[in-house]
Amino acid sequence: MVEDQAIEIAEIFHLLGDPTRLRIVTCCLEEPRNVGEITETVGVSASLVSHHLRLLKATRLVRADRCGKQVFYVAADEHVQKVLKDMMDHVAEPHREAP
Amino acid sequence: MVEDQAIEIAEIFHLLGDPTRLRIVTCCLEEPRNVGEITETVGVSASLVSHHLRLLKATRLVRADRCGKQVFYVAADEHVQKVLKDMMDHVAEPHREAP
DNA sequence: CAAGTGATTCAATATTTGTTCAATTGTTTG
DNA sequence: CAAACAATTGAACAAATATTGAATCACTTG
Repeated sequence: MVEDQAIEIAEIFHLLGDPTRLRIVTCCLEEPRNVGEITETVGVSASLVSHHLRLLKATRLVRADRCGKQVFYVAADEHVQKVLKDMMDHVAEPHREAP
Repeated sequence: MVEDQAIEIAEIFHLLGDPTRLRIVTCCLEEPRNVGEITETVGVSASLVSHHLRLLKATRLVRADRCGKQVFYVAADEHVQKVLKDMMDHVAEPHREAP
């Protein structure tokens, strides 16, 4: 892996590495959700959600679509879903103890 | 996804979300590497490598094996490899422009 | 056992980052 | 156009974090 790749990939991991942000992403993983819905589901202020969404959008982890007064966000592509699934598998894996 | 899961998964993402740490992990992804090799490959101080390895080990992303004076580290399981691969696919994906 | 190597730990620092609250922008509708 | 609602932005702050350099620990071997 080259240097630039590492930085770019680390940047994405870093974004998913915050619980609030991760919950925001998973919230709009299946279908587009507006900020109000996300706010309610995740349980934090709209301001905070907006801050995080800006970062997520800048790294193309989510895409935004305005629809009247509301803005709908959705996870960018299926890679994000796969990454999350793999990670859940990893967490589910029983831990090997030291001999 | 439940709250606890989100926190645990975010914790792992967070670890992979630092360029130095990500390079350390990828360095010992295929085969065990001792700290000297990692230090040289990644290009940072042994102290810093050690600090990061401690975190990676604590979250079971890598495992340690002492062999004489040296300590060898290797990525914990194949999930880590899959996660990294998916993420590289995501990065490789051509970006969809706004219409 | 003393010296030398590899790795870890400790303390300290500079930077990053998540969060909050107030103010502002964009959009619909009375 | 003004009021109401949805979302974004900016400034400011506390907490977390990456990095450094020196000191220490673990192990081998002369």
